[in-house]
Amino acid sequence: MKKKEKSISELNASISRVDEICRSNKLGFTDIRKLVFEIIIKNNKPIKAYQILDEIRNITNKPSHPPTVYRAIDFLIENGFVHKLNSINSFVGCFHPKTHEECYFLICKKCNLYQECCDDSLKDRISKTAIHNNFEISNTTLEIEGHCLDCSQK
Amino acid sequence: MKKKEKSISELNASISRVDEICRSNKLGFTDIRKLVFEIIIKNNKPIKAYQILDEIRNITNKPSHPPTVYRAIDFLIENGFVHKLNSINSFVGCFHPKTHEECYFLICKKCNLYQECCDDSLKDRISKTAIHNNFEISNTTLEIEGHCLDCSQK
DNA sequence: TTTGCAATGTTATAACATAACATATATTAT
DNA sequence: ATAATATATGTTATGTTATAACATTGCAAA
Repeated sequence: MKKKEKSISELNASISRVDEICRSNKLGFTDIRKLVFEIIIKNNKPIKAYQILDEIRNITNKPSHPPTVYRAIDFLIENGFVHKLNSINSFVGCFHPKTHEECYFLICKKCNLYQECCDDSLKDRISKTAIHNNFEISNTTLEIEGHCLDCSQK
Repeated sequence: MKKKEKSISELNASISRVDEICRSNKLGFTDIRKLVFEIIIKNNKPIKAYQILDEIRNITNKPSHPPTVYRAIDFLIENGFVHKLNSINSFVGCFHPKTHEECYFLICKKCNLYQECCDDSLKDRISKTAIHNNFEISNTTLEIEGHCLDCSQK
């Protein structure tokens, strides 16, 4: 699990990467979108929309409203920079955007840390299941909740 | 996909099965819980909590409130008679309660029908992924959205 | 028969998310 | 440069999903 906070350089690298992808794809990585992305990836744990909103208000000292956050989140999700964890209504940053479509997660219920677990073998198995059922996948939600090593030892 | 509505006898069988399980496990399968279960399994498609509430009001002609529905749903989920689809905030009946812990789903975005797809091979693959990450699973959400055969041919 | 417990009723509100429309900012075509 | 267009944001209001908290009921064990 991601026990340590991301280092400043890791965070900056992640932001630069997204910045780059946006530039080359002519996507507007605006101030708000960047701010929301930063808040999400700096948080280290899944973060909720209204927590993001609070942070924005704290940081900017200006009135800010839910649609601002949700619009930014929509943009970030559409472009694969952020994922939503449906089982806990929370959002997490993606540290390898555009390298795969689907993202699978392990979420520790105790410490709230999460980990991406996007094995090809898992992806293949899911594909096979879909094919076997004549089903055409558009998106997959795989969220495994439980306890990480540290928390299950306690 | 479950194209056809369940027959009356299938539904009755499902209700009897749950009734039986409750009896042998000393669980109170009360009128409300039974009603909510029936509404869910008769619906054929994933159903939302407030839709269930509306149905209850129609059927009973009495005032009824959200906690009534959510409590019944909680009971049904706890005992594996119903599953929640986190990706669409909806509930579906389980047609083989107690035969497995986890349940995976294919959900058609067009016709809204769903199918359970609880392959052992998929389960194994998920287990292996967890083990590989030193992770102890308590529950898994696997919801595959897309289009079923019929809908992708249109 | 009262005490305890599980279930339900009821009110209120918390938590999550979007519709709709106004305004501003950037881009493009003229 | 300027109008026209598209994109993004601000703002108000409201829709949707879910739970807290406490009162009441009904049944079962002591």
